[in-house]
Order: sequence, then structure tokens, then C-alpha cells
Amino acid sequence: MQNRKVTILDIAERASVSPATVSRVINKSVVVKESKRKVVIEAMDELGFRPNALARGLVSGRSMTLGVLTQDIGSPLYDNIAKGIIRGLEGSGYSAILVDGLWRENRELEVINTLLDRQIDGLILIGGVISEGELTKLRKRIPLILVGREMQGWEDYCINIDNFSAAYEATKFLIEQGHRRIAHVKGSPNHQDAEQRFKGYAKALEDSGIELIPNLIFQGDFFPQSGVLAISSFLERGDGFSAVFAANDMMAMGVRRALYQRSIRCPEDVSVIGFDDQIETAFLVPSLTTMRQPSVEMGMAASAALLDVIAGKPHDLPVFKASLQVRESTCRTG
Amino acid sequence: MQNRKVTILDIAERASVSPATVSRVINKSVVVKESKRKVVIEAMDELGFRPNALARGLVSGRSMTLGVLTQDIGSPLYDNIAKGIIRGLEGSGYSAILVDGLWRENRELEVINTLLDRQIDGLILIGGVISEGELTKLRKRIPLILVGREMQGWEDYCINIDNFSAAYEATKFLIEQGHRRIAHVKGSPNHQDAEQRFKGYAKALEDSGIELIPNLIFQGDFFPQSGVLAISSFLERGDGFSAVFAANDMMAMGVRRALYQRSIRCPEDVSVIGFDDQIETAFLVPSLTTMRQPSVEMGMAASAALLDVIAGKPHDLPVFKASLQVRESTCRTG
DNA sequence: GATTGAAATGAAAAGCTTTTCAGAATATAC
DNA sequence: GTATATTCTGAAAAGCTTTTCATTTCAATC
Repeated sequence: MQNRKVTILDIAERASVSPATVSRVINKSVVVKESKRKVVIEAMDELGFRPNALARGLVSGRSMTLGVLTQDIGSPLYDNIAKGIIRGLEGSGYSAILVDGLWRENRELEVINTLLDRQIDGLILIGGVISEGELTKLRKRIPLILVGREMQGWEDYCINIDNFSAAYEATKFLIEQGHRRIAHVKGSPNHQDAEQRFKGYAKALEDSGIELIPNLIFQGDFFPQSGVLAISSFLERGDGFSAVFAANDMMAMGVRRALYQRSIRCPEDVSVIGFDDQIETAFLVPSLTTMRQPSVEMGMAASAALLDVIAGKPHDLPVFKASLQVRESTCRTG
Repeated sequence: MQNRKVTILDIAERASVSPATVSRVINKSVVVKESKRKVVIEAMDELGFRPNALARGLVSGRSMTLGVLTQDIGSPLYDNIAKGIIRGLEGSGYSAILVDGLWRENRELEVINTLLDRQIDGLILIGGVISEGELTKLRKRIPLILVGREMQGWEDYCINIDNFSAAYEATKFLIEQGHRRIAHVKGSPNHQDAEQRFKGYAKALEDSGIELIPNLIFQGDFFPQSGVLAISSFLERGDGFSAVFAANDMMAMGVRRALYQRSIRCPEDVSVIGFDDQIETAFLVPSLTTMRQPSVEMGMAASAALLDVIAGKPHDLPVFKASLQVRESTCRTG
């Protein structure tokens, strides 16, 4: 490790100017005479000077750091949102600290505190189970954007697709294909999007005069295995079904797998529809019909909006819509 | 936003002690008399004091922040490594800034500089294409761990599976199953692991006295689509094959998909083997035979090692081995 | 050439904490 | 009760930059 870091004072000395002037050159905050500017730049190059972000943040009050709270790194949807967020920061001078909350409120609050300690300038929450009360407190302290989650009266700062409508549309699509007995694999309990998707499913059935059969609802957890278990459960209980709507693609894969193991053909015997449109879904056999969620774009919108909020500029959020990707895993029935 | 942040001075005043004493209470660096300690703690609680990490980092020289350079957020393997890294930091007081290098050396060096500006205490590189020269410079400046990449003479700081041997084993497995014409879908050019996997494949053929057929090698990019293109290419060129070894699972899915579209059965007509063992692979139809890579564990080992290096303690890296997961996509031939 | 105003610059403070050093308080030994 | 060693504590410096404020420099005007 090298001896001592080169500071703005070293530059000042070498360029025979005051530290203040060096700072002005770096930040272009005030014009400095070209001759001095040049000699300062040279000095910086020669000494390989890089300003200390900690010191800058301390005095300026802007750390140029954003906090991003995701819930579970490695989950395809959230990773894509995070990717969009980080991509959207490119060229802005901001960096993101990524932490995960593991869908536990305590943990979420704890890691948010470590972010606040680091004097982040803004915060993006992806999903999560923090209570509205805590969120209200939080948003008073720091510029905040919510992705994949909604909050009453805070719509201008939430980025989400309408999960209810999207699930409604997915279910409606199955109904239009002639399906009457449509099973549903729910996402994790307490996940807002999972709840909304379930409600959209239920409403679509209701609007079509189809009775909702509790035996055809399975409480999953967004992992593929729960799709497998769901099929076991449905079959065991004996209520027939010709279609399954899974609250995400991974569970749909599990469903598909379980059908295959029991020699139930997809889509001829049972149609399967997923949610999210993970990149792999188009390559499955059969390829998966699913509701696409523009996750990367949503992430990018989140960071763009947050930067505007921080800068005190007006921001507007694009409306994101889920779109049905009809592929091979669904077909007309009866 | 609230008026002014509460500082250590406010606490000092309220507790009628010096700021130094407050600092000592916070850091437990020196014992302070119990009576004072108590009153300081009370003052902190009442005022909701949280120390400013920027100021701490500036004076102490330790930012308690690590940099993590991944290449492409959203890639299953790397996300799992990142997950392991972040998970491994839990309870250590360290946070991670995650940046992506997009497999472009320029970009990688640039984002590393922004990390260094933030006075990170250590750096983990996941994959990447930074030249060995630059790496050598870098490791003199800052504690460094490489994951998913190797460097001559720097083995103590690299965490990786032996991609060559793993690919050798995968190919050997196919050969033992009676396959002679084994195609290979390569990973992205310049990716070290992709190269190694190809070499392992080639060596296994050679050791078994099987000629390597250039027409049965396809240059992929780790995305599923290249698996599809690979099959087109193989078939077009007319050299028959009974097995395909894809350098990762996503390409294997593409391969599987393309076979299906041409009514080539898997595994009866063509066996397919992947690499990485993404969570979904066990649920595919047919489930995918693949080389498992313990990605999360590798990430956790990386942060554990880095923390040791930073602390000046000796560290030792576990050896990670890929393990073949035999599933349904492969079978005996001939 | 003196005067005025604008532009450029420097000195010093500020931002918040840790750490050093010296001094005060307390305990121990005689 | 004094001398000595120990334990605590506070003042001040240090860490590196930005920002304020005052001053200097310079160009423009009369």
C-alpha cells in the first residue's frame, strides 16, 4: 500500500494556488483563469490525484450515494430491477449501495439505518414488508422511491405495474380460451404483488360467473418447488382443472414439471401461465405464456425519478404496463 | 426533511461530557466510567443519534465499505456470487457498493476508480476482463479478492472452481455414456471460464482418442438464444452429433428448445449437459444434467477472506469443486 | 491616471468524527 | 497522609474537502 494519499493540498502547493482554487477547478463551480486551471490540471495528472469522496460528502452534505434495498439478491425479477437502477445511475456521478432485507421488516429497518448512517442522498426500496407507518416516517427523512410496491397517497413516488389488472388479464385470457377450472399458485404471503395477483385472479373469475374453488388455490413462495407441490395438492383434492395461473415464472416451471411427471400434457391437458417473463421462459418446452413485467425499465425509471427528486426538480413517472406474452404453454380447451 | 442532524457534540453537551468520551462510548475503544457511559447512552437514545459514517471514515481511515465489481447484474451465476458476498458481510459492519463492469475493461477500470474514491477498504472482483497488468497495480493499492477468475501467482486470493477439470469431467461423462460426436457451445469470447471449459472439453475428447470437429463447436455468448443458433449451425453443417455440452445452463436451455422445435428428442436422440446449476434447471422438462458450481458459497468465502485480509489476519480459501448433477437430459447412447 | 465594478483568488471556517496527548481523578502502596 | 501508579477524561489536532467572505486583480470607464 502506498505511503500517503495525495490530497488537494499537494496539488495546491505544486500548482502554487490555494486549495480553494483547486477545488474550484475540480468542481467547475466558479471559473478560474485558464492559465491557473491548466497548471492545476497538470499537477493533478502528474500526482494522480483523486478527490476523497468521504471528505467531499462530509462538507458538501451530498454523499453522491444512493441506497437500494432489495429483498433477495438472486431473485430474477428484483435483480433486473436493481440492474435498471444501477444502469440508470450511469454518468450521474452517483453510486448505489445495495443491501438486502430478506423480506423481514426488522432486517429491512436495520439495513436502512446503516444506509442512512452513510449519509445516502436518496433511497430506493424494492418490494419489502416495511409497515406504512415506518415508510411515512422514512419518507420525511430522505428522498424515497418505491418499486414493486404501492402506498396509498404516495402514488407519485411508487413505480409498479398494476398487478391486479395484470392478473385479471391473465386469468381472463384463460377464460376466453374456454377454461373454467383455473387453479392458482399464490406467491409468498405478505408480498403485496402476490396478494394483488390473487385478487385479480379472483375478480376475473367472479366477473365471468365462475366460482372460486378453494381447493384450487395453493399457497406458494415464488420458488419452483412450490409449483410442484401445488400440482400434488390440486390432484390430491380431486377437483379437476384445465389451467393453472402461477404468480411467477419459477412456480410455473415447477407446475409444468409436475404435470410432466404425471404424464399430464401441457398445454393439451392443462394450460399454464406464468408471471414476470424471465428471460428463460421463451426457451422452455413448451415455451411459457406469461405476463411480462418491464423490470429493467422500471428500475431505470426509479433512479431517474430519484435523481430528479434529489435535485428538487419535478419528476414524472411513466406508467408501466404488464403485457401478455402468449406462447405455447396455453391453448384453447373444451 | 429535518432541520439539523444531531451530532456527537449535541450528545456531549446533553450528557455533560466531552465529545471524546461520547466517541469512546460508541466505539468501546476505552472503558469509561459506568455512570458516564449510562448518561451518554441515554442522551443518544433520546436524541436518536446515529454516527455519521462519512466523518468516521474520514478520520479513522476505514470506510467500512467494500467494493464489489460484478459484470452484469441479472446474470444468475454472478448474482448468486454477489448474494453470497453480501450475505457474508452480515454482522461485520461492512457494507458493499455494487457496480457493474459489463465485461468492458474501460468501464471496469472506471467504476473501480469511483470505488477507490469512496475510500473502500477492500475490493472483490467477480469475473471481468481487466488485464493482469492492471490487476497487479490494483492489488498493490487495496486488498483484493478475485472470484470466478484466476491469476498466475496470485492463487491465494482467487476463488474459483477448476473450470477446466469440470468441463473435462462433464465431457468425460458423455463419453462414458457412449457418445462420440459431442458438440460444444462456447461461452462468450474472452471470458476466462468459457475458455477453460472449452479446453477441458477438448482435452477430454483428445484423451479418449476422439477427434475434435470444428463444425461441432459454436461460439455462444452465455444467453439462451445462442443455444438455439448453435443447433442451427450444427445441423446445417451436417456433421452428426449425439450430445451437446453447453458452457452454461441458459445456452443449454436454448439448445434443448431448438432440438424440440426440430422434433429431435432429448435425451433419446441428443443428450444435453449444461453448466452452473441454476435453480430452474432441476425443473425443466427434461430436467437438465449440469455441473453445479457452489456460487453462493464462493461469494461468502470471498467476503470472509477479504475481511481477514483487511484485518491483517491470515486467511485461507476453501477449495471449491464443481459437481456433476446427473438428471434427465442425458442418457446412454449407441 | 484615477475610479468603479466585475472577476478571480486566498484565508479560514465548517463539516463530524477519532485519536493523541496531557492532565485530572481515583485507587494503591507505604 | 503522602507518593506512586492507574484509570478516566477533556482539549485540541487531524482527516480532506467545500464554501463563505473578504481581498486582490484586472478591465472598463470617464
